[in-house]
Amino acid sequence: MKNVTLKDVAKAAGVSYATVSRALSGSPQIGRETRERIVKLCDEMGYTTNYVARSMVKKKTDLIGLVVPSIDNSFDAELAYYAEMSARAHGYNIMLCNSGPDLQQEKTVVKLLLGRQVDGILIVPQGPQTYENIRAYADQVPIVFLSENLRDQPQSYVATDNSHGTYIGTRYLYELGHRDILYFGRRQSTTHQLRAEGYIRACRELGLEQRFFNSDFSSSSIANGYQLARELFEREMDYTAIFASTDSNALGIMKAADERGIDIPGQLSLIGFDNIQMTSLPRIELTTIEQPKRDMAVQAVDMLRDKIENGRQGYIHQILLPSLVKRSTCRALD
Amino acid sequence: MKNVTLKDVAKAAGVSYATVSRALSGSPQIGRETRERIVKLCDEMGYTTNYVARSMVKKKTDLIGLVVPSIDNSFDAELAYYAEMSARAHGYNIMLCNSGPDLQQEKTVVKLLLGRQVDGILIVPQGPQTYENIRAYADQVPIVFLSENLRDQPQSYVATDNSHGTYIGTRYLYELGHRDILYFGRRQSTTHQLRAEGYIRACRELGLEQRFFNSDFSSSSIANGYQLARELFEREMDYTAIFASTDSNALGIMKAADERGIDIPGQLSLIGFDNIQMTSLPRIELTTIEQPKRDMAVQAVDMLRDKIENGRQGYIHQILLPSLVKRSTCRALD
DNA sequence: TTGAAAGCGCTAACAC
DNA sequence: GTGTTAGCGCTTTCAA
Repeated sequence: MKNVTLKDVAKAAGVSYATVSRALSGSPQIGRETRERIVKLCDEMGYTTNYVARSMVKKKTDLIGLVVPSIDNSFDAELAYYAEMSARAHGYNIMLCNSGPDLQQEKTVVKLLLGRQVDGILIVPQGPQTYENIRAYADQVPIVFLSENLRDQPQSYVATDNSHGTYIGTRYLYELGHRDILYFGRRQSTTHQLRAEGYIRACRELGLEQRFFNSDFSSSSIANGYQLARELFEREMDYTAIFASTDSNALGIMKAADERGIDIPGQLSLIGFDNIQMTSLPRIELTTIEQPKRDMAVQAVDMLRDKIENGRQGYIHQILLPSLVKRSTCRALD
Repeated sequence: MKNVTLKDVAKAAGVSYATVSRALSGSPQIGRETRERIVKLCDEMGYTTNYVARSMVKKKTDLIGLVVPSIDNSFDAELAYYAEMSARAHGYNIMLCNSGPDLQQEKTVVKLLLGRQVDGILIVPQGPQTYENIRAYADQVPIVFLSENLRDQPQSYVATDNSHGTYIGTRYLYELGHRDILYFGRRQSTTHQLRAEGYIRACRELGLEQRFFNSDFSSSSIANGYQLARELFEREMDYTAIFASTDSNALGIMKAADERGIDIPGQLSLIGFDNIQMTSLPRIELTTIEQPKRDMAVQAVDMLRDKIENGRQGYIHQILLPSLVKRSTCRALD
């Protein structure tokens, strides 16, 4: 298992090991034939550059720390997929950390990543407190926040125009003839406040009454959506459509509606937000608002690279446009 | 952004930097009060150990390379989640790489990980050729294969008892009264051969006729299951149940059946394999065979640690037992 | 108990 | 063009 080092190759080639280093790094300061001979020899001897040694002297690891609440979550996983592919295409590798359920762990992994000397950190916040939680490290390493809208915090982030998403979704429902649209979901984080705002704005423009159903202690899980929807359906149904603030909640609503014998979209139209993979499944076919996950990940990586490689100071708020994905859970009223 | 180093702390403390190192590493060779004073100082100065320097001298990075076909795939993502949590609990970090669609990329990322000096590699193979594909690196670094059954290849791996899975699934269908069970899926990889074998064995014991429907060029995607199922449903339906070799295929079959107006489980019972997250969704509720993903990931990490930390030679084949998850797509025949 | 110093494998500045 | 050499920040002998 002993690794071949530069020295070994140098000895075999009868040159100094600096020469080997030059040959490999494509330095112009070296003879053509020497280079070819050495490159060939390295190949034969199975030499591979030791990145940790290189990182040591270059003071750059070409490592990006990726922090997500839980990679076992299709939204995070999609972002991670594109981020890794894009990072690797630019010579970076990804160090993955789940920030878990509590803020403590989120802080811990960020610290850990710092010790690992990552060149930058890409973080999908756990929630609204994340910014405060890791603020102390923000000036120790380039950081880009991903997916959570931090409004005008002095930090770089890439997010979807959440407000616009609910705005176009609400208008779509209106065009289908709906006049009583219930907004279902929490509003604690900035992201969720913005989603609610888009709905409110559309209602104002359209002259619709605003109706909310939510709990301060709710989470964006299917189970939670289901529980809340069960409560909701106990009451009189004085609306024809529900705008769920997340797809997961929408899925929970769907389950509760099915149990209750409420036909979607026959008696009730339903629209979600995020366009997670599950929504396109047969039998689900949930109409929703797409967050451009690929673009978000790629742009976040680009933004981080810009900070790392060009030392870009200050911050950028990159807001991408969401789009409506029409499927089968919304119907036109006569 | 300048980092505080051991030297800085040493200077501030008026001791040599070896002493600081000792204080931090919990060496017994140091005075109690000196240690306390130094630890406190490190804290105040915001010192964090530089892992790359440490890795350099210790010749150990505490890094595990995790290679998955695509993290944007709930099966891989679940494994990754548990692997990362477990690894971190033992002081390791995860370097994540998607091995993408082709073998070339898989090989590339393994080489890359080697250059990064990872202590070990956990790999979820792309397919049956993976073993050959990366065999050359198997003696350069500890490797554990995850999820794919390599039968008796001389490599360590953790997999589900695939044959047992289809065996119990087939028996379950039999108990429900089904006598004509169609096996739907590919059989190229060892894993898939084993799944087919379990079905065959159950059929023999139970005196059932074996029926197969598959294509050599099939993949385990929903789209592919759907396409194949459309062809299948063109023919006469002389079976009452389908055993799909993967959940994704089962989901595709479900879609094709819905389109064709075939009622599941009314006219046709359906069972899948893997128990991916999607199967538990409302309206889907697919009966399936669970692969114990959490155990698989945790045990794979343990196995890798054993190789890394104890220099365990040879190989182990760890086979975990799958279990039946009864949901709503199988019905009892009268 | 503490300090001095070697060295991990590499890059880059400086000679020649 | 190529060789020599000084570190990068740390751990770990070896001395004291």
